[in-house]
Amino acid sequence: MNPYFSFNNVSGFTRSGLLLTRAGGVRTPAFMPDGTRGAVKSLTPEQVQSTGVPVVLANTFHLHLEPGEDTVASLGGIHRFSNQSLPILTDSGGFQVFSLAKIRKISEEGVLFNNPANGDEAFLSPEISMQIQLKLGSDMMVAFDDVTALDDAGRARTQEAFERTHRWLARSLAEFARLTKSMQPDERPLLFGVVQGGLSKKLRADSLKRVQDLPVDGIAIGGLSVGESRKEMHDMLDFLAPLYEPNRPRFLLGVGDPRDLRHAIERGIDMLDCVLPTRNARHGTAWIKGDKVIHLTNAQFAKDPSPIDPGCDCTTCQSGYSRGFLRHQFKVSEPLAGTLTSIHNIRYLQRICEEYQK
RNA sequence: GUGUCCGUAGUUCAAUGGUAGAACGUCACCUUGUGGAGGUGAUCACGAGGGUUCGAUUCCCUUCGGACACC
Repeated sequence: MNPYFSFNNVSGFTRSGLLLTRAGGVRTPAFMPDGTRGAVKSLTPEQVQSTGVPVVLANTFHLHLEPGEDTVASLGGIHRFSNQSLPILTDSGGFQVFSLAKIRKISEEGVLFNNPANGDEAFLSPEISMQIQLKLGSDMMVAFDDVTALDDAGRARTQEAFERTHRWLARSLAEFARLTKSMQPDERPLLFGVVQGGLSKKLRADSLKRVQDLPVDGIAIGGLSVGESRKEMHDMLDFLAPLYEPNRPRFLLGVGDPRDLRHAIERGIDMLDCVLPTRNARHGTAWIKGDKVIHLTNAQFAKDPSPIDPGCDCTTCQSGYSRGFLRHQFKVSEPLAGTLTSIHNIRYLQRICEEYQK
């Protein structure tokens, strides 16, 4: 039994559950939009909530660099700071160090890198990441991992990153325990450990076992959707599906294409986050019925009076915004276009999740 | 009315006696633990007519259009 997570088996590996966090319950499967800097780009908290998503992400890396966790804490913590009452999950910063920053040096202690905004030297480690996330006021935290790309250079480092991720997980867990030891069970945040191992089934199975052997609250699958093919990612999800122990939620990091979302949920994944619905929205691409994509900037929509997706119940489609209007707003670079399309895309993924909730 | 200069892509500009490039725009595509970022590909032009020449966007003439100066 897990006091924080209960679930029903739906069919095959698919399951539908309820995760209890100190900020409220989370129905799963759950898609969680990324609110990197404390806000889902271009959306108010109310607009985010209108999509029905149960959790919003925030980012350790970004909030640490600007405005800093002390500032967030002094403004009442992440919920009050961002005016968001939904449960908030913070990423560890591990992925951003790898994807955004110029890494100066990866050592056993941590990662030395340059702040991409101003070049300042900065340093993150498992302990520091835990401290930042707790200080931000996160409801669900992620252990600081060592991520590699799945291009040729990255694959050469898979084994090393795998080893280090587990050593860092032990340190994350120890620091987390130290920081939360005086908290009651219902007032402490939850901690997810990260599985790595690239595209090696042997390493993945080993990594999963090591993470599951530790008293983490949830299992995060990292290091996918980082440059490998769709088939490679799906094969790995297929491989992992029968290997999870049942009682903890499984969080697939960084996946948000509708096809991948379905594939993952049908392989036992409970939670996912991704920038795709919002980033794509800001660039004019929207999902419509059948997991198809339309480019709202296309000339063919200039005089199209229909909503993005006639069958959609999102506030954008229901309010009567036409494809023609949205195309115009995109062409003249009005942020409103990205806002309205983000609401639609997030709702699209949420509806997929709801299909599986029993 | 006279003189000078100028007409090249949708726009602003290049280059050249051997059929023309850029930027921006336009059109299409890519984006998976967010850089409101970035990238890829494509489309589009020598104002019109005549002459010289093997060959003219380039030189000459006419014409149309524009700018400036003079009157």
